[in-house]
Amino acid sequence: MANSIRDVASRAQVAVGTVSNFLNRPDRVAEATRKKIESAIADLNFVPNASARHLRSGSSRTIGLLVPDITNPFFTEVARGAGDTASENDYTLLLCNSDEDPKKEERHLKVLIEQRICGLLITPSFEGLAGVAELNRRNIPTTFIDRKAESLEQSSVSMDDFYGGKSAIKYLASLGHTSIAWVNGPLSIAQCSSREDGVMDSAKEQNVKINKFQVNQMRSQNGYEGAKNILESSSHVTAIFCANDLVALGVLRALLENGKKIPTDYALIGYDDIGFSASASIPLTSIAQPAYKLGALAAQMIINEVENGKKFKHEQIVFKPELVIRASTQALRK
Amino acid sequence: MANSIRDVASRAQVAVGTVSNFLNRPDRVAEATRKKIESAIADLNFVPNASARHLRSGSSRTIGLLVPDITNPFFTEVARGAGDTASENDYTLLLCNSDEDPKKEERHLKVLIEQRICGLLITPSFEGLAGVAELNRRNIPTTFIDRKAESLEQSSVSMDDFYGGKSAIKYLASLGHTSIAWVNGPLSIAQCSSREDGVMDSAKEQNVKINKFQVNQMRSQNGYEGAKNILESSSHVTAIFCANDLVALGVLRALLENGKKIPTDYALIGYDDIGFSASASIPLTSIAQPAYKLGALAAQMIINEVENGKKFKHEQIVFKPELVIRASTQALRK
DNA sequence: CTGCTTCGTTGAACCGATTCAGCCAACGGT
DNA sequence: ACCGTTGGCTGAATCGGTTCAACGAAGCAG
Repeated sequence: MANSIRDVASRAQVAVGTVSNFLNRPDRVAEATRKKIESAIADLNFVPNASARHLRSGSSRTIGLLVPDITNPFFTEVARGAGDTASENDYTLLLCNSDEDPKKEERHLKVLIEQRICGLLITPSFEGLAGVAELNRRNIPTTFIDRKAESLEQSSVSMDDFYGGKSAIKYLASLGHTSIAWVNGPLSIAQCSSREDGVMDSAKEQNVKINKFQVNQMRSQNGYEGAKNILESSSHVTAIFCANDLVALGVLRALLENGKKIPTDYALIGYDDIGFSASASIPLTSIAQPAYKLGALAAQMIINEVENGKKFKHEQIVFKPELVIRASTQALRK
Repeated sequence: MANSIRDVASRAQVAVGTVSNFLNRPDRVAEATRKKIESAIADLNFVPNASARHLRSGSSRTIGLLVPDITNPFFTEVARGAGDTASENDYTLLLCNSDEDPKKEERHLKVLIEQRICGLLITPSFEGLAGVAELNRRNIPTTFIDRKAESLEQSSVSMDDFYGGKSAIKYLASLGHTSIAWVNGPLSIAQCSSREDGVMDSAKEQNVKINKFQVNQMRSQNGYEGAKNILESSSHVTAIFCANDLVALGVLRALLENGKKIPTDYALIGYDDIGFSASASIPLTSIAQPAYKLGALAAQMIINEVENGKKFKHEQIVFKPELVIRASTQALRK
């Protein structure tokens, strides 16, 4: 049933080495031989065994992608981008979801090492992950996604979160808002803390007052629950900026349930510009991040690194996010 | 750098076979030997090579999961479920996204065969996929997810779509609605056609009038565009039932933009009960499908089949979906 | 003391590819 | 006619595990 290269060779009356050449360097095989092998492969229904190939050649043509929350549309877009470019270059993408759980993350990294992945794409959710250090020790190229690498020896494709935080506040200030709620996730997440820095920096410039709120996870439910704090808070804000769209959607729902009108009672801005934001009942103004592009570019970079070895130059690419204005924001009416 | 089992063996002063036993059947190794090997592994930072293991043993402990749209939260939940149970049983899940494109689907299947996956989970989006027949010919166990297997020789974990379609209409009828719009996807998708059968069956029973509308893809944008047809349609409906939540969310947005009130002007029901439905600005009544459970169970079944071989009995499990009532529906006011 | 298990261990053969030194025409230049 | 080069092909060695027949030692019954 399971045919090997040797079966093909004997049926085509050639040596195994020739079949291997046919598979990997067809130009080195003469036309006549090529045809013989082709028909033998078709007859036997032969498909090469990736394990055997990897074992001998050393390189696995498998790229690992480790994301913290496969449920978040931002990451599914990243995965689509990475998956598509991987496929185009004949690599296999191994997608792992850690559910923001360090234990799962470590376990997945172990599996990825067992698979001898040739490169890893990761959005690290925690500082100093033991597993990532392990990858480095093993010289497995690693590229950060949505998080800038500290070391120049490592590639990353990330977003300018400081700029993103800043531009949201700047925009709200330009609409006349002077008292703004900022709903952030854990500061231990690099993105969150950078965005907050941008928020505070811009607030100073624009002379705007910021009320900080915090959620433990960046999910819709957390935003929904967190909104109560904003409503009950004594200080009156006229605009709300959330650290991602999921949280913003949760906040939106809570506000509407409490009879508030968006954007008149509150202007609302999210972050990421996931698909659901555009088609939310009140389309959400958001700071757009090109998730698909992030994934695709990261995959391309790691493939280059894998294929060019030492010659490869590490890059830290940083995109600027873009404000997308929709119905959830408008100028403040005095 | 890359240590092999032989390095471990020589450092621990034992035979390679013993190390292999330690790795796979630790109970057969004496306590003292075990300790020696453990410390040798730690010293050398040894991680076994999955390719080599699979090559010799034949079985790969890798399960393929092929979904039509990774962007749809329903499938990310399925993937989470399947991934978690795979991990728990020390299997690796290889997640592939076909983007509803038959070419990508075939390509992924080829890669999965190269990887010598031990089993496949798939939500087939097209009839008579050549690749699936190929899998069968190679005796690779295949389990359908969200789609009932025709053959008793094959397992599947699916939902009773007829029942789901029926219960939505029954519920709307009980609220007093007698003229209902039914927004369906392509009938070539098995789920869509079964749901439609249920809808029409119930309509007859309840003496309700159904207006059929159709979208080409089951995405939010399609629902948004399709809603215009409903609004412009001459016949006046008081309720709208959509073939999935994404479409329903698109419809919802279009209705609100046109100044319609939900649920007073229109009652709205979706299908799948994805997370975003609960936290939509007007929480959506929906036909809930236990996506995580579907994925988890399917993974468990295929693992059983892989491990028990011939003894395994194929099952076609069918769950009944459940109506979840939220704010988007209410009794018709005369 | 002998024979029979059981337990723990050994190491060569093997899985199915790739690699590479080596071989044999065929061809072209002198 | 001779030699060097090139293109095409060969097949044994190899990658890093698992498998399994075989073996020695210990335990136990008679």
